[in-house]
Amino acid sequence: MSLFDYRRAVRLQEALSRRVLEEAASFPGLDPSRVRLVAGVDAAYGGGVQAGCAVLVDYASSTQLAYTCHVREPPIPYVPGLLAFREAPVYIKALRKLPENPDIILVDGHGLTHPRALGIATHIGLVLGKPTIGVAKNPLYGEEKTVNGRRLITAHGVTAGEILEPVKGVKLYVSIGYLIRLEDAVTVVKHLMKPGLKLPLPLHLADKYSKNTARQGYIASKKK
DNA sequence: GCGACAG
DNA sequence: ATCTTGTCGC
Repeated sequence: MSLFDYRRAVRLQEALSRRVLEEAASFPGLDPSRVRLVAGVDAAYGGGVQAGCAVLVDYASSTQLAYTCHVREPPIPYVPGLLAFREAPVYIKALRKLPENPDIILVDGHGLTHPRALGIATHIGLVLGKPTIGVAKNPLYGEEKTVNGRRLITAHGVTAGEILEPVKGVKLYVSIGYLIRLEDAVTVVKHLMKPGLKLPLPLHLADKYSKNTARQGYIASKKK
């Protein structure tokens, strides 16, 4: 990606974040009994290709209903802060192949806990106009503060994230993506976390499927 | 100038 | 994220 495109992408994020941060104060509360389908998206790489997968899970029973993958060449290299421009397109392609539309989407990465409040979870939420939650394995941006035993992350004047511990010694950074409140995002993620799994079920499965799919591409490109 | 930097 | 075998252990 050229320097010019980099600056253009950053300016786009800055422009969109103004709107998102205004809306954030009035993101709607969630009625857990109305949540039926949750999707998780993740990507893996191999043999020069990018494999993005989406997994559809029934929220109440935590059971897998379907999964889809889309394989393509990575559009741009990885640039910290601009992950969405590398991975959002393949996620959206995979999500459109699902047999049903999810009520909420879990994204592997950050949402508002991003330098310009426009992490990949927020980006995807804006594009699809749906509630999204960021779930990352590493911190990116924001100030951590412990309140009543909860490790909260403040970013851009918003309590935007919380650190969970799915497994002893492992941290998970949950953040507001779009159209959802932090309390609800945390409730949803906790509900989908299972004993022994480092990631909530939809992301655990998406990670597995994307790695398997990417490995096929790697093997294919290798045996020549 | 130096270090940091989701996946 | 990926490059990478076997090996230790429940």
